[in-house]
Amino acid sequence: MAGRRTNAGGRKRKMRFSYPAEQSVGHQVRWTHRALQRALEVRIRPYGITPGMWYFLRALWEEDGLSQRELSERAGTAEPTTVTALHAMERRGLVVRTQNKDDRRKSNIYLTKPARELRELLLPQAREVNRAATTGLPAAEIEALKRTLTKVRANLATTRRKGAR
Amino acid sequence: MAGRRTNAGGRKRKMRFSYPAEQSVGHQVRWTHRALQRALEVRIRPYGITPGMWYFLRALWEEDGLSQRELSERAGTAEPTTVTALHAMERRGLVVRTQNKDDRRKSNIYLTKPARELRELLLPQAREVNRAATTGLPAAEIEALKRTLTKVRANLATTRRKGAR
DNA sequence: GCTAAAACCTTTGATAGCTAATGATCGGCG
DNA sequence: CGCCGATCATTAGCTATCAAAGGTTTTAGC
Repeated sequence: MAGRRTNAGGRKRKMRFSYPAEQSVGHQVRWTHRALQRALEVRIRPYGITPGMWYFLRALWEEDGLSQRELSERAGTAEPTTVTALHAMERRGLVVRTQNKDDRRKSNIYLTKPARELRELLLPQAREVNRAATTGLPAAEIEALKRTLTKVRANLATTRRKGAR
Repeated sequence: MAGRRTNAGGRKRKMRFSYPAEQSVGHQVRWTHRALQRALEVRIRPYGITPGMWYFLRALWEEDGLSQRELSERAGTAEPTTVTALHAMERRGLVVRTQNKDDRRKSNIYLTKPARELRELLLPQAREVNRAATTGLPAAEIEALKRTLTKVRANLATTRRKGAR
């Protein structure tokens, strides 16, 4: 596959001789993220769940009735993203949104019964993705991976607070 | 921060007692990816480059005159993504698209002079992101991280080929 | 040499995500 | 009370991404 001459008639200019940073941590993380995302997607799609809904479902399975702000924090998304995801979930009958009686700025999001029942079907899918991803890796290596990734995030969080730009 | 009662008037149902998988490899990789993506974005934005253009610039700095198919492979994006990204880059005067004389199905993408000159400004930004991300990590730990991520990707690629469904 | 398959690019239509600006409500303080 | 700043949600407008389907050109097989 792909091996043929693909550029006859177009002059190429080879500027350097190797990929200097296809080996960078950034690239590694990016590609791994895509692979994981895709693996999750194919497993939840048969249940009519999109990746965009997944993290909100996770949060609500954990604690039902959260506000949109709280959901944004737990899912790690910006608030407009949360708004549109929740609308989609409402249309699909996964959640109901109720206005908070004590503070009418807030809404509380509750799972419907079918959405609660999806938990037992979907959490195993997530576990399966992680199992597949870590097959053949000793537990120590997985722990080391998580520890290192945590350090990387901490590094980026502090440079961000200091003088990025 | 964030510690106040935020749900007065909305009944919450605590369904389980802990985050069973906020510790999963999937979550770790997802959040790290976001942090890296964001760090890169703030550094290239001042030059008028969006993250969507970045990987194509990288590929073309490496080898100019690639076809769109080749660019898709190197950037790791689907072809429609490549089409729209290149149109945006053309509008910004970063690339010109020429029809291949020997094979009229193909187009070859060439960087403009300003885009070539951006290389010396932007590559240091990418290096800086990686440097920031790995500050304080011994080289052996970084190598281990990359090795493990590579294994994870390999795992996912094979389960994909087999019976994902 | 003709036709069918493959290769390449594009369009269409959908999801996901962000920043910035707007709207609505609440709370504190004078 | 009454206003003003903070808080919560939404809208507007943009970038990024993909799968599926379509159009054109080339290649391969007979």
